[in-house]
Amino acid sequence: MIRTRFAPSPTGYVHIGSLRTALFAFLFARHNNGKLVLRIEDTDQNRKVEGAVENLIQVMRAVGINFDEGFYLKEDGSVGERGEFGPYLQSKRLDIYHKHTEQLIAEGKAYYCFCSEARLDELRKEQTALKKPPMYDRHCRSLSAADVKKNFDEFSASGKKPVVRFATPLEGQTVIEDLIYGRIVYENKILDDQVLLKSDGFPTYHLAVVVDDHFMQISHVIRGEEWIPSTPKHLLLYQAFCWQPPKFAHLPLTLNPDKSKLSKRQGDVAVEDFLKNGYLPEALVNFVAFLGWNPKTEQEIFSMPELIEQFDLGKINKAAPIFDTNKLDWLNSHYIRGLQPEVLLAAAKPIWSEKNIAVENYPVEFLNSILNLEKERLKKLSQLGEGTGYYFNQPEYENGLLIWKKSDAADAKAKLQKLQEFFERLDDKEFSRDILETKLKKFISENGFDNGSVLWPLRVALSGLEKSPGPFDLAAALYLGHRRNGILERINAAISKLS
RNA sequence: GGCGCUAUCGUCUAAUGGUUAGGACAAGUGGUUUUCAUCCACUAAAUCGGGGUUCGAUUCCCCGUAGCGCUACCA
Repeated sequence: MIRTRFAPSPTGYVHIGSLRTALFAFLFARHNNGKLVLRIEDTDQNRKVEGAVENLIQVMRAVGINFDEGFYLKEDGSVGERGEFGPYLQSKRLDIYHKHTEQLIAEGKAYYCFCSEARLDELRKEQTALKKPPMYDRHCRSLSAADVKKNFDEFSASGKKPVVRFATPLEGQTVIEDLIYGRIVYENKILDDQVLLKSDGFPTYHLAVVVDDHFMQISHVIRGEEWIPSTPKHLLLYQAFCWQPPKFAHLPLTLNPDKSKLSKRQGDVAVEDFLKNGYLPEALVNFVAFLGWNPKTEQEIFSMPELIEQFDLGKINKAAPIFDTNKLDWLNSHYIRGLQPEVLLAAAKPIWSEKNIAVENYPVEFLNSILNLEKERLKKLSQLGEGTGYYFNQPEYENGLLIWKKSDAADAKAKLQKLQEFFERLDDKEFSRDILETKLKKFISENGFDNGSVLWPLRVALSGLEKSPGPFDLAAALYLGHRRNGILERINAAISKLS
């Protein structure tokens, strides 16, 4: 049975890098008909953020990542917990960690360390000054039973608690067989005597991750590359407990455009911000999946089911990709074009309302036809808020804009007057895009006009903009919202602007 | 400083012990077009450096360089 997990710290927003780790774990689990567990690693009490778990699950769900076990979102929107290996919150598993450190201590595989922070700092300073690797000097590793007791008494007198350190083997090697990076060998002698249990009674990541992955029966650990150097410590812990370790797959990190580790400092990395700014979940997932993974074919567009179908850990490459949103924009506009009208409309309504457009006063066909025109031109949904106002309100005309470059004001005015007659004579049934185009073109050629000298002023009269959809599209759309009069009013206003 | 990982167009990447080193995004040019967008065509753009192995290396090996990660009672 394949069981993997996503195990974030509840530190607030969801980082793009976390999304990628979660996505790869999710794809791996689904591809193999395995289970994906969501465990929360809140062993650092200083970094906890209220509501982070709820936010995390919501964001994950929005992009289509669901968890089989651990935390999930209930019908009523609150956070629930399910699964037979809980609790899935590390701060609720303290007794398990304590029990296991005690076992290690009893077996001589871990020991109490009474060294003060000041002593440790001093030690590190000395070592750095001598250009030696900063490492605990194992001062407490060989304390006699009597010394341990004496220290304990002193500590309890002042209300302090010792930490517990792992007694790392002094020789030999530890070998990682990574599913992505291959074989990596570490000399045990360079490994520090890692703290397992902190003085506040909480475990460190190293202890908690090993104990939890074991008891939650995790078969594959998929996590970021930054964990490679601690993996030998984890492997040694599995050994100390006489447990079978899971398989490891370390993912290359995602980088900023300047090649530093992807961070909040350099622009958006919060998934919720991308969502809020009009990026579609499908685009985000497609894009993030391609950061380090590639199907080895020329297919670029992938739906979640296709990703699940084709995902393969072996196709992840080892070099760290740069998070560059150029291609994300392209993917996003691709997915926007494919959006179902109802979905697009539902997304557009709040954006328009925010711009004080009374959406409910207009027929749905009108709104849909606007969206149908605009969706071809969007990189992000949020752009709907900018530059669609003219569909609803009479535009203002900038000086000279109504005049085609190869023409003059008098000509523009004359053409608009002719157009006025044209629209007055037009049958109501003829206000559809294709008929309008045929009729207008016929009108132009019968009068011996230039296309531009008629169509440019018309388009500007309808939109008030230098750049917009074409006049046939615009007239057909405006008819749905403002009828013939609306179109005539705009042409009239344009004529008076030219007078 | 120590340990580790990585290295193909600007970016995401493909490929191979022998290829004109392929695709996509972005860029540029041209075409379509009333404008913008779309669309179409085209152009420019890469194997980090040095050794070795080999008939032949971008591919395998070593060294160097660079970047990144780790080096906490953070995760």
